[in-house]
Amino acid sequence: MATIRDVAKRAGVSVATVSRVLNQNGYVNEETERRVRQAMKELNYKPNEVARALFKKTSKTVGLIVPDITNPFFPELVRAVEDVMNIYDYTVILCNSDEKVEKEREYIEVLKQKYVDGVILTTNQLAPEEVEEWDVPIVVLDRPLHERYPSVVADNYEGARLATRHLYEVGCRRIAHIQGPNHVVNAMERFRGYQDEMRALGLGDRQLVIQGNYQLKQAKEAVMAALAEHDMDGIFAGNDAMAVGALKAVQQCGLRVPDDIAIIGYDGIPLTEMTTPELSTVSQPIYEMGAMAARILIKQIEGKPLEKLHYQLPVQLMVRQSTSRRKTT
Amino acid sequence: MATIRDVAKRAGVSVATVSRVLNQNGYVNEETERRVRQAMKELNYKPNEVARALFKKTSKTVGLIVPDITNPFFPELVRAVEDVMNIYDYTVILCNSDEKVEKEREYIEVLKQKYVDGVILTTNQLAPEEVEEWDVPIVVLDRPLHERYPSVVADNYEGARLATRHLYEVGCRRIAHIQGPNHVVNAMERFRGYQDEMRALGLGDRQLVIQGNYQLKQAKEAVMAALAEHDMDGIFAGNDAMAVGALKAVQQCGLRVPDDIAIIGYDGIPLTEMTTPELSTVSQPIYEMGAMAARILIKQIEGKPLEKLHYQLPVQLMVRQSTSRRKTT
DNA sequence: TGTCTATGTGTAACCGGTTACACATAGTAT
DNA sequence: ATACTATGTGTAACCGGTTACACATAGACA
Repeated sequence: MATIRDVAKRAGVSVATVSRVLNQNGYVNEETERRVRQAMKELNYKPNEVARALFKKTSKTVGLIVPDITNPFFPELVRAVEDVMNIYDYTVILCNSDEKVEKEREYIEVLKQKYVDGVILTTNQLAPEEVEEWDVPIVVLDRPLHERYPSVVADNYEGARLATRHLYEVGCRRIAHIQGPNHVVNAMERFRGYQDEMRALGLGDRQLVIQGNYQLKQAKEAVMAALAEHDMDGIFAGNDAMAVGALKAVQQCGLRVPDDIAIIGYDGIPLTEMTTPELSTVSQPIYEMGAMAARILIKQIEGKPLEKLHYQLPVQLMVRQSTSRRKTT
Repeated sequence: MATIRDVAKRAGVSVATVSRVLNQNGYVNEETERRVRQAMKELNYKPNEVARALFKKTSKTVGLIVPDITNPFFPELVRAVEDVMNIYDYTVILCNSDEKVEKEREYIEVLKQKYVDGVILTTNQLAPEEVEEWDVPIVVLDRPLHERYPSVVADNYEGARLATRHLYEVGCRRIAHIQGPNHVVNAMERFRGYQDEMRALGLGDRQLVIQGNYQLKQAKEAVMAALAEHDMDGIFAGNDAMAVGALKAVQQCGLRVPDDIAIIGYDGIPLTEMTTPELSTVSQPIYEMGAMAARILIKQIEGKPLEKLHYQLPVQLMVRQSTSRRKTT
């Protein structure tokens, strides 16, 4: 690979001049610039980003820490981040934390050593104090961390109320909620939305909460068990995977969806359109969330002011077959 | 951040000595080493990977180019690569190429400028000649590129024969194949497997090929159209997404799966266990493929010899509800 | 006693860029 | 004519590591 000195020699100028041409700063004579560009082309010169990073303390690279890319919620998010970063000539280092603080810390350490310009973080685990001393710009995605850090989340509370009300409106009166893990903030917000809406609908004392962990299998079993003991005609699952679990459980018990039990999920991952019946869900603007987080991070990196620190995006009720039945109200 | 010079000063030694301690090479007195380590701890010193990369021309970073992380085949693959790389202290830059040569080329260029130590490539588009001059170690994943480059693929041909034979064995005689895109090598191999097996079964003249593009929607429509014109009792889809499309089309036409038409997919993505009925499929060892590609890349980077250049992993027939019917043979 | 080798440490060049500073020239305002 | 400014270019230090080389010391061996 040719270096800047090779180019300088060939063009008969100093490295400083080549650097000026490269970075479009300082004064360079038109004719000189022409010669330099010619030399670059002839040598197929590409500046060494590592050398540049060393001096500038910036690497045109960002870190993206997600719990697990294998979780169907994240690929679209990751894709969005990558797309936006790509436009601005940033490169994305992907990290899977499995929600473990330890791994998160390690990754942050490595990312700092590699001079990443910023980090997008999806976590529940990290205590805000820990983040205090990282001098890298951070944007928190999907799950809020602390006031101080810019965040992009969807409106979990409203979404949950929307879903619960929707079940009510298609005639459900005994509406169960499959709750996500306790340590996950968005799961708790959705749970709160369910509770408040149930009360608002005058069904406060008919609440039925099934404990889930955001996984299909566990949800399926929990719903099987719940079906044996309780009467229900609607299920609001804390995420789509659990909604599929519920769907399977209900069908396996010989009940029909939506006629006997209506089901609605949460997230709006592609999977919801692939089941039979197709799943109603509360759709989060996943791509938009990722893209926005990326744009905010870039603004931070470039030192531009943010209009807002916390962005909450609206969610959308997607009515599909799993809740489409004659209203019995 | 403390630098190596800070550490040297604090420990009362030269930077060379600190570097020796850091890299465990050269002679260092035990007592000196103790002092240096002490100083490192006190200053919370972490070596700057960028400076190191500049001198060593290696960055403990690899590039991973996939067509689209949003395609459900890839998250698990990516996860596997990341897991293995993490063990060996490498970091992964994720790139989505959308199968476009242009994007692939750009990414490779950027990756080289960032001194990545190697690249794992999933592509059909790139001509082997283009790769010729890249001096970075490359491993080709899922789709073979050229003899010269190490590759990890699953046995598409055998898998396709397996799937076709399985449909035959559960009683199907008019077996259709939904073919993947023409430019994708593995789609062609699966197609070939279907053809050969059909002939071997004495059904050579009963072949029915439906053109798909690996997408659910398009496959669904193509199958709808095909159902109107042709008689069939089994469908072997070139991938799982198209199998779901077929499933939907068949159900929408009022036919039963598997009783009227049995369906089998290909890939073994998690989705296949989420449909009703659950989809039979030919399962590729996706995680293992990713992990193996990662291990091979590391061997290459470290200059260790490879036992083999081309690895072909076996696939596994997963019989589920969508092909479970009484045999009519 | 002289030579050789193993051990231990420091100096400074190097990786490939960026940029502060010095210096030169030409044009312009006074 | 003088001073000042805008333009144009080069030298060398710097970013934070690594390592070739020089040098010093001590013990072993002839």
